[in-house]
This record gives sequence, C-alpha cells and structure tokens, in this order.
Amino acid sequence: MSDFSGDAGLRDIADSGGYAPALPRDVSSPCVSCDVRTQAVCAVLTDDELGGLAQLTQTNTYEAGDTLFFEGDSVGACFIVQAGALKLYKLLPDGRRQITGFLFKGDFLGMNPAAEYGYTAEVLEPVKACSLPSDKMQELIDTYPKLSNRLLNLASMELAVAQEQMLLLGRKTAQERIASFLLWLSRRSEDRGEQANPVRVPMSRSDMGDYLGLTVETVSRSITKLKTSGVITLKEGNRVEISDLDMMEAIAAGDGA
Amino acid sequence: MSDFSGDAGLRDIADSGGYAPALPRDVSSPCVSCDVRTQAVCAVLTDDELGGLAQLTQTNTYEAGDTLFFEGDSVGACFIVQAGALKLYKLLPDGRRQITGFLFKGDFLGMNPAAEYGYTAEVLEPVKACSLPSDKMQELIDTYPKLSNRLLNLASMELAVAQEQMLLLGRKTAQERIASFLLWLSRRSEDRGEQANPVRVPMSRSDMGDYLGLTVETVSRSITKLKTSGVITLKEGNRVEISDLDMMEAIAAGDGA
DNA sequence: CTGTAGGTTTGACGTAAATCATTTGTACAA
DNA sequence: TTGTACAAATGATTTACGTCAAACCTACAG
Repeated sequence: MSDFSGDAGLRDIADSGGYAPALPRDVSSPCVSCDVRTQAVCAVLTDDELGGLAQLTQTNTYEAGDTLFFEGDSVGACFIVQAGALKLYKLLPDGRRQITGFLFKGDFLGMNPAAEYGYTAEVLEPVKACSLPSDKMQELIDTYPKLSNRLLNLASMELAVAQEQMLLLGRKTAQERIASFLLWLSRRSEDRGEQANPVRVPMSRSDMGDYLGLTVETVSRSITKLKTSGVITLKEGNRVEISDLDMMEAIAAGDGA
Repeated sequence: MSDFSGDAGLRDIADSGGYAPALPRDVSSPCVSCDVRTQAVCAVLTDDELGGLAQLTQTNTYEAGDTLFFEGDSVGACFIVQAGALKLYKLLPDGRRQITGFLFKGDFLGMNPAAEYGYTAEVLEPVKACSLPSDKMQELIDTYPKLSNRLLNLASMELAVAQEQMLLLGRKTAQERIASFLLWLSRRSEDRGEQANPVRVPMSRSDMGDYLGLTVETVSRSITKLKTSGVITLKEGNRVEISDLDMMEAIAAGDGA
C-alpha cells in the first residue's frame, strides 16, 4: 500500500459559500483494470508501468456540489475522472461566473505549470476520480517521455476546443450557442460510448448559461425556440433529441436559416 | 545547406479574398545565435542540439497582410516568430470573425495533433519566422523528450490565457474587456523586454474588436471613455499610456467603480 | 501642396439579450 | 397526499451594445 497521505489538493477547504468540503468517501483501484484506461492519459503506459502507477494514486468519490479544488488554491495534485461529471469555472469579484469547461469520464484535470489552479473544479454528478500528487506526476513524466507527448496532445486538443469556444462567445448568437453546445455534448457522449442522440444534459440551465455567456432566461428561451421550430425535442430525464441534425448543424455553424 | 525544399505549410495558397500569397522573401540563420533563442521553444536545447536544428529549419520574412496558413489547410509546418506580430483568427460562413490570439517575438505556432490548422495566421507587422516541417518537428520531439515537456508547458500557459479570454468574452463589459486587453498587451511587452507603459498597440480597432467580441465602434467608444475618465492617455505612434494603473486593474478585474 | 483612401471617432437609432417579475413544473420529505 | 424548495418557462421592460451614417484624421502618392 502507498504511504501517500491522500490530501494533496484537498487540504483545508473551508465550507465557503454553501460548498460542501471535498472529503474522500472511498478508496480502491489498481490501474490495469481501470474503466477509463484506454481513454485516459494512462493509455500510453504498459501494464507493468501502470502497476507502479497504482502505488502513487488514490481513488476517491465526490458528491454533487463537492469541490476538488478552488481557483487560487496552490496546485497539489492532478486528477483523472473515472465516472461522473464536473464543471470548471472562474469568478469575477462581483459573482459573475464563467464556466470554462465540463469534464466527463476519461478526462484529465490539473496539469498545470503554474503555482495555482486557474479555476474551481466542482462536481456536477457524483464523481469517481483518481488523484496523483503533482510532484509524483512530474517524476512520472520524466520517467516516461511518452506521457509528456500524450499530455501535449491532450492539451493541444483542449486548446482547439477553447478556441472554438472563443468563437462561440465572441461572435455567435444565443441560438447558435445553444445549438453548438448541444451538438458538442452529443459528440462527446458518443466518444465516451454513450447514447448520442437523445443526448443526456446533466447540467442546469444556469450552468449552460454560465458556459455560453448567457443568462438562464435566454438559455430557456433559445431552447424553447429550437423546440418550437422542430429542430429539437425535449425528452424525459433531461434528455434532448436532435430531430433535425442538418438544421441543427447549420444553426450551430452560423449558417442557420 | 539543407535540402529542405522550403514550401511546407506554404504550398499553393491562392490569392483569395485580397490576401497576398505568402512567399518567402529571405533565407538565412543558424539557431545558436538566434534573437529569440532564450524565450522560444529552443531554450531547452543545447548549442550542439541547436546546431542540428538549423539544418531542418528555414527562416522567411513576411509582409503585413501575408498569411502563413489558412484555417483548414492541412498542417505542414510549425513556426517560431523571431520578429513582428501576427493575428490568428477563425471565421463563420457569413464573415463574422473571431481573433483567437496575437503572436509576438518568441512565440511558437502550429503545434497541432490535428490534420488541419484550426485558424488562419495573418501578419500584422512584418514578420521574421523560422519554420520546421511537422514531421521533422515530431522527430525532434522524439529525440529530445525535454522538448515535449517544454511544449507542454507552453500549451498549458496558452490554455490558461484562453480560459481567461473566455471569462472576458462571456462575462465582462466592453470597458472591462478593453482595460483587460491593454493591460495584457502591456505585460506581454514587458515580458519581451519592450516598453510596458506607454504600450505600443500594433493592431487596428477592428482587430481589437474581433479579439474582444465587440464592434469597432464600441472599441472606439470604450477607449474614449477610459481616456475621458483619465485612466489612459493616447500617445503618438499608436501608443497608450496607462495613467492610473490601479484603476485600470480594478476595471479589468470587473471591480471598477 | 492636393487628392485619395483607410482607419478612427462621433452621433442617431435599433435590437438582442439582460433584468425584473411571475407562473409553472418537478423532486422529494413529511 | 400535501407542503416545500428549487429549476424552468414565460411575460414585461430596460439597456448595453450593434447598426447605420456621417465627419474627421492621418498617411501617402502624385
């Protein structure tokens, strides 16, 4: 068993603003048989290499509303999401909030050359995640250069998503933003091997707004409009069916009607 | 001399939409004595290693309006900016434009695991840049793992900037955007060893607008307002003096008055 | 110097989305 | 079942920013 104390990145979080402190609720897991092994960073490591990894790693579960770390916390660990969903956000002093990303099964989190986390990571749906202290991660990278390569690819892909999001935030209309977002959610579900078309939308309208640079009301109205025009259909269980994919894609691309 | 043919990433660009085709105008350069060596990716390589690099590399100059590559071009090379300034942008079908970044001396460009460039790279001020075919770059990375590390750090920093920009685009007012932008420009100038306070603004109001998700008119009005309230002063040669730094920072942070 | 062209500023007006307010829907506890 | 609490939808109104239009400024060519 590892002597890793398990509180890196989770230390001393005051129960500020209604957030429950993030406490480990479970411990387990050898990496070789990990659920997300093929999708995650670890995909590039062999069974042997993974064996060693498990010793440095700790798996925890978190409830909705829990926070893995806050913006400004000193960087202590990185995480791999094994199940559940997270949102990452930045705040302005007066409370305005921008969600910079949603994380799902297989996603990697917390790789940061800076001293402090640049955003808060809060649980949307119960999360199972393994964490690795930053210094151990750095050692690992130094030992296995292919890891560095893998991380570089992941970072580049994230960067491409971020640039797409800038286009959305800077230049798209409310409807175009909603359409783009739903299509993105759908594609991501598919990538994860989950149902793509009636796509499950695990976040609130408020979170969608904070991701898309809109208010709740505008999100709601835009969705209603898409529904009314027959492009989408709202289903049970927070699921959205994309009824007219071509139209949806045209709208998302800014070429709608 | 290298047998590198010199047209990777520059092949067959039609003179579309008023853009001048990007043609090499100069060839030169051994990397060891390079101007930006200490700032650029190459900083992690030794003199010996750099000696080899020079053979794979080609240095060209580009005029304002030239395009290094277009969004959608298949990725052929990466670049290091030795002098000048560039803008990167994405377009919507109807011409709406989002500038995703400005590049200056020492910046790296074109590292991409995808098959196509995700944005167009256009010259703002005469650029001197060296280019390296993507496959050679990949070989280099495989040979020198520390390069991969370096690139990962650069990508992570870029990602942090992108997230900051999302906050700006999604949640800040016009004034806050302008203030944030000018402060960012100033800090970047400083990093490059150039004058930070009367900061030179090498891009047009239109480019600023397309970067900040605003129209030219709103950019102009916001600048006028900052000027009127005594926070900034416009100087000769497209330079802006930040007269009240504290106020400027408060405004940029969303905490202004 | 004079004309021309591009960028910038300023003004008048329109509008998409924000704000404020209320109603409706939904999940869950007693 | 009823009550409670919070999320979502809808309506009424305001507003920050966009659009349209004109004037102004600066640079450069002849």
